[in-house]
Amino acid sequence: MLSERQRMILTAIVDDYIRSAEPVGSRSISKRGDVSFSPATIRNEMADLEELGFLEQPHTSAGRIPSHKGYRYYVDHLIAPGGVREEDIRKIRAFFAEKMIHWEDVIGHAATILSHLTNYTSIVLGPEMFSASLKHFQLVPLNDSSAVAIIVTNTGHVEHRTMTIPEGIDVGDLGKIVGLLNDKLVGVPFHRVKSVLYSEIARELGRYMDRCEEILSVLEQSIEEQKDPRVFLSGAANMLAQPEFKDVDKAKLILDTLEETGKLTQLFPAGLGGIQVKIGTENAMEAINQCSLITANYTVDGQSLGTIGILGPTRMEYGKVIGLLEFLSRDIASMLNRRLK
Amino acid sequence: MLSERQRMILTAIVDDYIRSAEPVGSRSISKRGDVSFSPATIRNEMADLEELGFLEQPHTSAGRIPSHKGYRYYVDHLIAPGGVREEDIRKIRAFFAEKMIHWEDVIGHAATILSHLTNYTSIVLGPEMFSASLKHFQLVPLNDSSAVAIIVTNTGHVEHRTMTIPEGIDVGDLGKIVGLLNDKLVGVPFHRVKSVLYSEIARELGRYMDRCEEILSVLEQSIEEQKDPRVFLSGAANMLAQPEFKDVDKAKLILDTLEETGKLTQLFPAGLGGIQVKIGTENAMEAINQCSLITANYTVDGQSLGTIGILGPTRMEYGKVIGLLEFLSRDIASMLNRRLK
DNA sequence: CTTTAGCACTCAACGAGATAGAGTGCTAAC
DNA sequence: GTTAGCACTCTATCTCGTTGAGTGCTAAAG
Repeated sequence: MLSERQRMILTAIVDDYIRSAEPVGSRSISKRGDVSFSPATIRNEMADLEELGFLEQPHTSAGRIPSHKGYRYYVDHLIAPGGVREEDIRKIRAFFAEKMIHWEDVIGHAATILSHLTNYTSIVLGPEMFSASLKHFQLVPLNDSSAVAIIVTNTGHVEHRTMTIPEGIDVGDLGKIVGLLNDKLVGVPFHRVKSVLYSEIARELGRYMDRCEEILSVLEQSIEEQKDPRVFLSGAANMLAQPEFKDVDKAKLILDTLEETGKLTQLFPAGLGGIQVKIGTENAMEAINQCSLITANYTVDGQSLGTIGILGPTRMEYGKVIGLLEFLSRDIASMLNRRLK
Repeated sequence: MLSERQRMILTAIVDDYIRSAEPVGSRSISKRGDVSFSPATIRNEMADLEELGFLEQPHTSAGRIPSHKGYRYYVDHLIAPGGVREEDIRKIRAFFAEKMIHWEDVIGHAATILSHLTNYTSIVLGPEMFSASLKHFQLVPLNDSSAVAIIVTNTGHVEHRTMTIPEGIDVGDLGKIVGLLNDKLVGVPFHRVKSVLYSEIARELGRYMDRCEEILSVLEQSIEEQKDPRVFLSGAANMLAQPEFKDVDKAKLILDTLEETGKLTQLFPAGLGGIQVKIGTENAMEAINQCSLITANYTVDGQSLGTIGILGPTRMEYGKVIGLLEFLSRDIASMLNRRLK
């Protein structure tokens, strides 16, 4: 579709614009070593590329900037595979060498290091726990009327909440119920817990059933809650360093959006593996239509657990970020894997 | 020290400046109903107030703005007690009506509602757990080599971490050790756990001791970790709405600082009860020398648990914020109290 | 037919005055 | 003690010419 020369010129323009954030003129491209044509020739090609929709002109007498279509073509066809700098690898290793106590630490650290290395904003979704299974369920009474319910998964994740102990149940009954729940539910994957709860267990509990509802519903809710993955955000303030957001109002729009972490999950394409790049208006939320989001899944045993992502301006260092995400997603996976051994 | 009229004028200037963010002139004050003197008279008083250090002039032909000293005097002597608007109370009640599962939810919700109601940034420190006591300790084995250690406090807080099971200890031994730890430690306040661990328990464990170190140190670390209270931040982007931070670089400085939540604790004055107001350079961190921080402790049974705070520009609605913090700190306290019943 | 030099043209960005207006301090009258 | 009047100061804003980067077109060169 595009001639070799056009591809070279488009690459040069996108690269230059990513570096400088300023419209790129024919002369400055001609002066680069890699495209040895006169400015006039390049101007002609640029006019063609603009007609094809790959470039845009802010105003008549300015240089060109890539359009969304231009970025898309750049990402799909022109980008260099992009390795990770030795130095960055060392920083990552060093950062992850700190001892980490929960998986939350691993994911949180990943978000931090990502934003530091890229100077963009990182958004990381915690592991999808829905495919995990129940390892242990327990009630720890705090006093006469309340207790802490604790759920441990086979992945070492712990979920807990405080509940009120139903009237008319003594400690012995409580123990029996908990014992029964453990007998029946340990090893059962979360997505099946609910049905087991209402078929087998409801029958066994029999006359206790009405008074146990509180307990069962606590268990049910805890599991339900795991559906929404936890969101880790880091480097939101990095947005302010981008010249495109030097206008505070634009910046505020984005930062306000980022603060509602709950809504960020909808930005992430579900179920697709590998690296995903969403450019500008391809993103689901209007507030970040001036941004690009690059995401990568981290997987353990071929099963996708969660997603790490980088949000930056459409004028983003795609090559570098993609390389970094590829590297880090593998690293996180192996780190989480080691913890579950 | 100041005449009644000077106090009135200072109040008017601070109030006006808080509303408008623009230097206040003599004429605009004269036009207000509450100070019925001519602009000339007010100008004379303003000159005096400037000489005394309560006001500043950005340049010769501009109005006056309050100095740090002016704000300080305003906060200490001029401010109205400041109730909470009916509407805000209703919003708070509505917001807290949602069911909240962990204390983290309560505190997190408090941070959110605070930033929404004030349009400033809220910083909330989670309950100080160091004075809590141990309620329950447990190990849940995940597989042959690793287990989850779970610690429950008498306040319903749950702390957990994954650990490696030491070689050469079988399940039975593990059970005995955990049993012993529970016998000896349940009810012991955290700040005494360490000494009990190394006096009584070390003796009892005797020959097991060397192989238990892993377990003991996990317990110790978990308790140690509670020293640093968790930090909840909300509405950081609200800073961008303030005219004093329309310059992106200034804004970035502050937001970068806020992102390092760990360091924020040092902003909070330790141990002082009631409402604290830190104006401008009174704050410990240089990055927020243009900001004021208002904090309030929330207490249960007279014991300070944690702190809620609002960070805004020095030109901040002190009266409103102080009222709100007073109200909300009591509300949080009672809410947490009810949960522990 | 492709490439390039040359040239007139366009348009944002920048800086220099000029102007307006808000606010002051001082003086003299009330 | 208070206030009207007035000259003065200083910023913010506007206009307007200038500058310079970059373009598109044409015609010559390869």
